[in-house]
Amino acid sequence: MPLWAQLESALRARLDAGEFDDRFPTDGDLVAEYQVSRHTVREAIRHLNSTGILRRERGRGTVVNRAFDQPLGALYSLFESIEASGAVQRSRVIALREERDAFVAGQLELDRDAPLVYLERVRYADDEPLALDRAWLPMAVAAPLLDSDFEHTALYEQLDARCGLRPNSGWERIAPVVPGGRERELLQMRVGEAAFFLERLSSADGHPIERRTTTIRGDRYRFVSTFEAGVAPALVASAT
Amino acid sequence: MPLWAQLESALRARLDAGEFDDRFPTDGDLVAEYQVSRHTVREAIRHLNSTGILRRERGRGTVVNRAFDQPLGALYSLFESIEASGAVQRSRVIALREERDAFVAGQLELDRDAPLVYLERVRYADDEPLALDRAWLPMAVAAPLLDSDFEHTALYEQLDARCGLRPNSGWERIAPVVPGGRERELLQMRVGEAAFFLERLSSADGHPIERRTTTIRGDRYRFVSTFEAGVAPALVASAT
DNA sequence: GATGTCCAAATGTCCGTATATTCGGTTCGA
DNA sequence: TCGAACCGAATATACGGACATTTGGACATC
Repeated sequence: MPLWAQLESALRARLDAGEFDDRFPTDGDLVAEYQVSRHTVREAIRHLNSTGILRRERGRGTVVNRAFDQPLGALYSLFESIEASGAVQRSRVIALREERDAFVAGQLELDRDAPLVYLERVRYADDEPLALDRAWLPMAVAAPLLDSDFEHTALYEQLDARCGLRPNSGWERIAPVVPGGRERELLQMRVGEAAFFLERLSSADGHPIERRTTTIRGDRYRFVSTFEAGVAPALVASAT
Repeated sequence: MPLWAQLESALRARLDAGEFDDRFPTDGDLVAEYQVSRHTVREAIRHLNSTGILRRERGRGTVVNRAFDQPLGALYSLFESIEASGAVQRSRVIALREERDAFVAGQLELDRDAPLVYLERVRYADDEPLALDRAWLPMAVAAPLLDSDFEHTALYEQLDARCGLRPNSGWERIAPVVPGGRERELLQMRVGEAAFFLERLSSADGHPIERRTTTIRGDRYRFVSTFEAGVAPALVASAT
């Protein structure tokens, strides 16, 4: 294991323990403490930096990014874009309970009858329904969430605060659907109207911790991607 | 401007000119050529690397990622993923003619009554309809395409060969729809089934040259995005 | 012909040092 | 009291050199 990688995991451990909440050591401090060159320190911090845990500011120092360990991907960008548009976001909790589901358990790499925390919400932007959100998490790690108030706080916020988990990788899949029955009603959509169906499996440190499906009204939101030679295209949600 | 940034843009320019198609210089070569330290070279390459243009392999060297130079975006990745899956692709030309359309002309930054080349195709994968593809291009630059055989060649191929144009930037927008009437029939979809509606405007050197809409069957294809902290999420099409 | 060994090339890792730039606070003068 | 100038701290940029590790090919051996 390279020196910088050892240093990275050492710092990560201390970060997780909350050691540097007020102030992160400077390059020089770490050189002195770990007896390595500044170059090595910077290589370790560069990695911590790229994962979004740290933010370096020239002339000020290195600060810990507690709040902005951002849930990633198109779903996150959707809610972010609504936030940016100035619309007021609100959630209504439809269900928050224990559940068992063989398929979901499989995706979360659990036994098929393992207990799960199930959270179902309708999300509103400016009092208009925007999305129906269903999330399943392993009861083994997410049990504390059963007491949470998800009308006023975000899932990932609670997941971090109560369970100490921060998703940092995963995948999403987007399909077109025509919602029916209860789903269509909750979203106040017209019969035969199309919507996005977004599936997501997010993991923390390689272990899946959340299976989520989100049905998003298609009349108000789009996924946009700009592309340019030499730059990887990025998928971003936008309001129409 | 930092030295490494200058080096980065210099290398980028040479890459765009296609200079390193066969082999990218080694660290040592660049040190010798630009008279900077290896540290600076690596800083520049690190950035080129993070945008996905280059890939370094220990013991082998630095190689160019030409894939990113192709017509980009989700639409391209769709047909590429079908290709990769081994399915046989085929196109049936429904229409290839001159047309006028005020809205499209506006998007292409032309006069509202400017003549356009209009191409409409149904695309098949293994003899099953996959997508309905409509493209508009300015007659002023794309007139030679009216003689092309689009059953057996790709649009961008002809555009390059006959008009000398290669799209290198643009945007795409994805929405869910329920195709009706003729569209549904051509795609052999059931009534009330959902599909993707993909709009695209692509440009060459900043000038829009192609407006395209593609209706993609939703039952067979999905858009997938994997995400990881510190890495830009990439949108990729995949067959179900 | 298959296998093993060695070597050169290329990138990865690591150290030490020096200067530049930026930020925040302090000091000083009008 | 306010603004400008200054200063220390911290990161950014840049150079130099050295050794480690991996890859792929050349070569020899069985």
